[in-house]
Amino acid sequence: MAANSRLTIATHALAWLALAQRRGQEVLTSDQVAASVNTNPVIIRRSLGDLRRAGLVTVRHGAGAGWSLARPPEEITLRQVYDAVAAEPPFGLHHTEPNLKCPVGRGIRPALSAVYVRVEQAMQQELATTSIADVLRESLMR
Amino acid sequence: MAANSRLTIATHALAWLALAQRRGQEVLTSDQVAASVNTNPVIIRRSLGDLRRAGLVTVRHGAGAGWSLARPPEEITLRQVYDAVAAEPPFGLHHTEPNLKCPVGRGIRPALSAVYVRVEQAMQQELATTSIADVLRESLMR
DNA sequence: ATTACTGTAACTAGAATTGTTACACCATAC
DNA sequence: GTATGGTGTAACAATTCTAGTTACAGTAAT
Repeated sequence: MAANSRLTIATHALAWLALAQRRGQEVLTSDQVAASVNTNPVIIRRSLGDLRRAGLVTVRHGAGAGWSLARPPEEITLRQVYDAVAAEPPFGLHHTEPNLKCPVGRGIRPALSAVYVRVEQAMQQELATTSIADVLRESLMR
Repeated sequence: MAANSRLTIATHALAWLALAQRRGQEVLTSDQVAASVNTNPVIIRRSLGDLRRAGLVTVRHGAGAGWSLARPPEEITLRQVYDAVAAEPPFGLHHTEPNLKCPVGRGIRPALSAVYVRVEQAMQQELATTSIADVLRESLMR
């Protein structure tokens, strides 16, 4: 059960909120979102909690509580969602420190770190080209 | 122990092979590579095995055995290494099938798949811009 | 006050990665 | 041919991550 579906879950929740909003339902409970994603409401609350901390959704407490988008779906990009859910970066360095007596072992970590930073930036740039509105539109097309 | 260091380990091994080759040592054993990476020789044999299957290194068996680069380090890119070690893709879809009665649940998987394909392509394009020779040069600079 | 839902802790289950031991197999050199 | 040194791989332990689940205190509308 170890594939990273956090970005998927969060994006699904946001798209569903966007559609509900368009249909005039201004808030959804975690139960209602969980029914579409087909998972446990706690998973949704955790995910929406990340998005709330990033300012992408708002929550209402008390009776009649629930979640809404904090801004129009056109202005929420998957890059913002990616940053909000803070999944692990795709590549990690050595678990144990390499042999510093070896010239490669000494210099490879900063060298690879620089590469990995560029790779993550490339990912983020690509994610920035797609909005929740785009995802919703593509989803409804199928 | 769950961060993905496969690309790091493989790249380190290749850079070390490249340097050894430059110094006139045409083959290295998995023990010698493991001494620089500071890990178990079996990890290195597994990693170099992946690279061998991808045609990036060659192996010699029997007495005097060991590993060599199959081509010049300038012609081995990190994209080839990434493809060879076949780590998990950065994003996964839902673990459980979404609710197909929901319009979002019905269409979101193909919509997100298309996004994730583009993201992985962006990653691969960026990885293709760096060769083992580049990594070795950067490492020796530090 | 009641009510309905959020926020979060605590725990289980499953999977992936790394590390480790062990050993069969192989090709080279003598 | 035989000894030798290293590969290839299976099997297993330890660690860590994700997802899922239950439970319950906190909170704000009505």
